[in-house]
Amino acid sequence: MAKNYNFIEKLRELGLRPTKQRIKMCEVLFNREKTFHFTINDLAKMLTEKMGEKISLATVYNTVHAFEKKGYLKEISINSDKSYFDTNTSIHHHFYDEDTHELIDCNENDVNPVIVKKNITGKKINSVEVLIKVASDYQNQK
Amino acid sequence: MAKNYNFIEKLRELGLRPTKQRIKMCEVLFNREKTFHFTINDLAKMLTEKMGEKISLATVYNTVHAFEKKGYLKEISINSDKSYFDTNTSIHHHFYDEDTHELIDCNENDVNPVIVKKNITGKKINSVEVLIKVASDYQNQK
DNA sequence: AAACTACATTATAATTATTCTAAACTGTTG
DNA sequence: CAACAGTTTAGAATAATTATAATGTAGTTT
Repeated sequence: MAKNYNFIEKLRELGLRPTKQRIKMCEVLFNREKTFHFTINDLAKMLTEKMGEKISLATVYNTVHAFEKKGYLKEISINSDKSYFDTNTSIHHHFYDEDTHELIDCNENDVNPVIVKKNITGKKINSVEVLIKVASDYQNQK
Repeated sequence: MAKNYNFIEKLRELGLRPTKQRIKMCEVLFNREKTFHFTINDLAKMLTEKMGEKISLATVYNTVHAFEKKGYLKEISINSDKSYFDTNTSIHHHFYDEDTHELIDCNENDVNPVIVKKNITGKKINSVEVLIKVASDYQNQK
């Protein structure tokens, strides 16, 4: 979504009613320079703060999934008890800090392009994602 | 773990008492030619069948995590409501079939080696995993 | 082999993330 | 502004996983 305040228009274009919850979510998610990684809980907390009133968790789930379906958010494959989402929907890879449970984008040039030479017959490749798990040097045991 | 029936010895070497539940788990998991992908539930079901008596879910969780800590199982990074494990603990990548929710190993040569050129400072790379999500050609929308 | 001890297993309760439900609410259209 | 369809909401329901506390068992000591 664009770097402006016309989220009402944007939402309409997506066929989503511009409710105040959704507009606030757009502001929090898409009014940024850098890409943003979050869990539903992170986001719900931020929203409740920024709005000064509580937003229902169910709404956050609904809206995040709506944005995902429309292609404005991407879910990231990590094996965690929670789901992580990313405002950067382009193809890119991630570092996952096992100490802090933080996600960090790989820069384009940090990882050479991944070449898949052979695919499963009859299937189409939807995505190719690299996850690089890192941790402090002096904490070797998981 | 090796392709033999000496799981009692193996377990002792790991510092794990060879209980009948653990021995059965070894037989189910490690008496295979091909690598094996599973969720806790899959495994619990198989075990209950093979043993003719019920095995507690808690035991399956405990033991799977014990094996993982010892390096005989690997958890695979997929964002799913369940955790997937793999008896192949070497570095290798996966296809994930979004239709069937099945995991399939990549062969060594199916994917070119992933080169990480720049890492986060102060951190050590623990793993680099590629996940290739595939689906039927005629079912494009997730 | 009886007794002891530390670790394992178990059923069940607790916890956590996520989805469902049904009622109340609110954009939108006419 | 009335009516409708889509939204939000609190709370219930579900599902995966972890914690608990009692009972059981492997391994060691006697």
